[in-house]
Amino acid sequence: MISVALINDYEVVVRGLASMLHAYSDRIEVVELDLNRQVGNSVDVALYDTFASPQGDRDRVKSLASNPLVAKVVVYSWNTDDDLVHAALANGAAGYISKGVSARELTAALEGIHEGVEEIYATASTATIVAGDWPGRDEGLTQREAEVLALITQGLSNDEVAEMAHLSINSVKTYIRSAYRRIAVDSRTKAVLWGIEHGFRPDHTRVTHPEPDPGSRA
Amino acid sequence: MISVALINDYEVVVRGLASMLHAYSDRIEVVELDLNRQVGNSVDVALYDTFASPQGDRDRVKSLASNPLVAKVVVYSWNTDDDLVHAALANGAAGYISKGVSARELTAALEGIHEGVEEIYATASTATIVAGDWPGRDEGLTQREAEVLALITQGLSNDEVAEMAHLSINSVKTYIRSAYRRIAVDSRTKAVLWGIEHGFRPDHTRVTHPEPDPGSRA
DNA sequence: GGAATCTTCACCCCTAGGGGTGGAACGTAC
DNA sequence: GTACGTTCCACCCCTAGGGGTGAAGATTCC
Repeated sequence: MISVALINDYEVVVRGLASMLHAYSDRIEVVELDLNRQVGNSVDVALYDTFASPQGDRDRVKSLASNPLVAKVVVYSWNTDDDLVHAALANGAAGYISKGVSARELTAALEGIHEGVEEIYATASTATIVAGDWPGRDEGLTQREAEVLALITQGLSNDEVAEMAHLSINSVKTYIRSAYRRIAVDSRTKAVLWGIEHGFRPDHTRVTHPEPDPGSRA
Repeated sequence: MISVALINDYEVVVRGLASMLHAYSDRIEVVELDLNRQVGNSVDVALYDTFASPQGDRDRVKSLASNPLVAKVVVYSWNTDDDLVHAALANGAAGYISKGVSARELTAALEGIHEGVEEIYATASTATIVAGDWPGRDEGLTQREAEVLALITQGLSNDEVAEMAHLSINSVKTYIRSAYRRIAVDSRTKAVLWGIEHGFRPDHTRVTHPEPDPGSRA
């Protein structure tokens, strides 16, 4: 039985992961981790889901890896580029798991990593199991559509989204187009307003680029 | 002593008006009016502030005029075009007052209208008294900048803002430019996010154009 | 096997939006 | 009288964003 803390800014993502792992609750105990205070119960693994976060977020991985309450950090992401994996490991992650794996494989991988066997599960499959959860899922958004929408709801331009998600600008535009069609909006502003009303607000606003005005939170 | 209900979707605007009229509290009693329920105390005058609302909003004026709790409806606006004034009166308003008037004149006008003397106070002055309040005032936004920002925070395009505020597209762009400079943002999305965090959320989302998806609120 | 779906990307076209410049009228403060 | 701020508008320029089309690979379902 290992304890796992789920790390992501979107509550629904965390909830989706938790429910995914619930089937293996005899092997995985999902626990809370207070990142703002360095007190409390330690966890065996901090599972960091990169949804709508900078891929290869070295600061986040580093921060988690150096948190005394966290024994091991595992990155959970769609992006399995070698450089991203290596960067995460270089920054202290003990493992890197593709979102393409099943819940059973995820559980096994977490156990393996916990036991000190560094493993990287990077399957090439893209739509193996529709598990987990993400904002807008109930409204029919695919994971990628949701992620791109979440990033524009953070205020990012298409170029910034492309960079952050490691996608081509053309892919970003494609996802924007399809996402807008699904939620029946025709402008970015309306999409952002929709997002805010539908769980696309991160719990913690991460500063991924310099704030021009230190006095305001945007 | 007449009772006046202040009508606007932005709490800070209502609060600003209330404080403006406070100086005349021996003549004006500001009261609450529950528009969703047709029960409660009636008011002598419903003072409808058009900030970030469609100018000449016939439906709103009509609705207020037909509310059995409201004796008289008065429109309070920067726009004093003849056609707007006539439209408001045709829709049941008993008066139309320019925002350019002083609090004293406003009070006198409300009393005159209440007593059955239909009056339209439309002064040409544009910056007589900096009274009242509006979202973003503390952050240095002028009234017009705030109004335009409020409208884009409702999801309107520049063309729609121009139409709603009875301004030229060029004026709208000018206000957008200056507003962005003041709040230190460089994109619409960031401006909208800023607006949401700074009181630019209307209490009641008014449907000013058809919703494409009846199942969602955007 | 074919259709549907998701992910990813390319390319074309056009305008909505944002940056700039300038100007006029009015009111207020020094 | 001058300077400044607010409101309002014009015009120039350019690209960010959004609409379209097409294609390929993988997986699942009928």
